Amino acid sequence: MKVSQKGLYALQAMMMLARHYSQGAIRIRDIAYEENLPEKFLELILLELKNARIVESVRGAKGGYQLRRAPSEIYLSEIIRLIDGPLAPFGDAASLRELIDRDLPHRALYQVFLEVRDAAARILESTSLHDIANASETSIGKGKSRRKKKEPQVLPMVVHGGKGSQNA
Amino acid sequence: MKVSQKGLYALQAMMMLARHYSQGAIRIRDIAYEENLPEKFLELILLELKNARIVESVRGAKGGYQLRRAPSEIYLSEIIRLIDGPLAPFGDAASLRELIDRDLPHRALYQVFLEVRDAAARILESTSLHDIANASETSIGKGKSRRKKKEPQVLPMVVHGGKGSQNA
DNA sequence: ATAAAGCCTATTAACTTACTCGACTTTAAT
DNA sequence: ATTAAAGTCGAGTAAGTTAATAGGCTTTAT
Repeated sequence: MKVSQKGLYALQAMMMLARHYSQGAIRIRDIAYEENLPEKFLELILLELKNARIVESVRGAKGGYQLRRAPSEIYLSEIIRLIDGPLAPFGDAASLRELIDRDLPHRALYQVFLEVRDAAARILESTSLHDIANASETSIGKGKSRRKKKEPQVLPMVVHGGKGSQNA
Repeated sequence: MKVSQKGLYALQAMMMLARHYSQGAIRIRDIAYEENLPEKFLELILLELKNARIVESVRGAKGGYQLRRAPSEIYLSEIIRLIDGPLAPFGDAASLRELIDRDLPHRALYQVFLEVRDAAARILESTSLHDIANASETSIGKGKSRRKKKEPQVLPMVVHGGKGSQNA
């Protein structure tokens, strides 16, 4: 799996939108400026993210982009898969499983590839924008806990961003 | 991290040489034939592997290629790093650590990248050609045990590579 | 000598990457 | 209704990478 420059831009833009979540639509220009990204290129990236229904746009004057879901509900895996393709180091999970079944001489190699992809998927499918959007946060990936999936939003009220309290 | 077609060819060729280990030098043509690889392209790949001292060549008539170390001493990480570069999904481990230190707004993202690279490294640095060379072997990555590092080559004789024996 | 090998440099077509350009459409504000 | 501020979208492009191929050179067993 490879994250391209474009993929990095996408992740940065999404982190920015996560930081400004519930501040309404943010202009491309402002995202580009704050994250130091090439504006026209970013435009294409946001379009892709919009078509994938991860962000939404507001057109016309006072328009811009915003996340369609809470930052805690958007996983890095989604963004990376969209922009850079499958997480496997070669092919994708499905084709690897095929090869494991059909290409007997090399099945052990493909199994290793699948293990690597599973390891990456475990990390990227359990890390959300919320987890990484504010650097000051609870250390991340250092000490102890970490790794949860959803935290079924116990609050009955809106609060719109039931962040995600990990701290067993 | 991405394994290219070239990288896959390299791994296949190395698996083939592992299967024929201690049968002396094998001609490029025979490797290409047995593994169904483009011969001239394979030649380039083997040259790189030779310059990296993973294989050695015997020139002239009756020449060919052979592994320079036992298959159990050659890890997939070496081959992949040589042909396809660092295991990290973006940049390499060193530059990621730099970014984690210096790019505060994005450090959590780079930390995730580093986690992914560490996970890949754990797998690829502990899987040797011996582990995958013979498909019929002890299942690999399925059931239970797996993951060992060296198997200290019980023979008291040379063993040629006194690297560093860990085996608590 | 000669044939069988690997060595090595160059070339290439196709593709990918990281962009930019500019015309078009939608919408808020006047 | 006009205008200016936005996103939309199709094209284009320079540079780089990938997956090869070609062919002459060198080494070595016989």
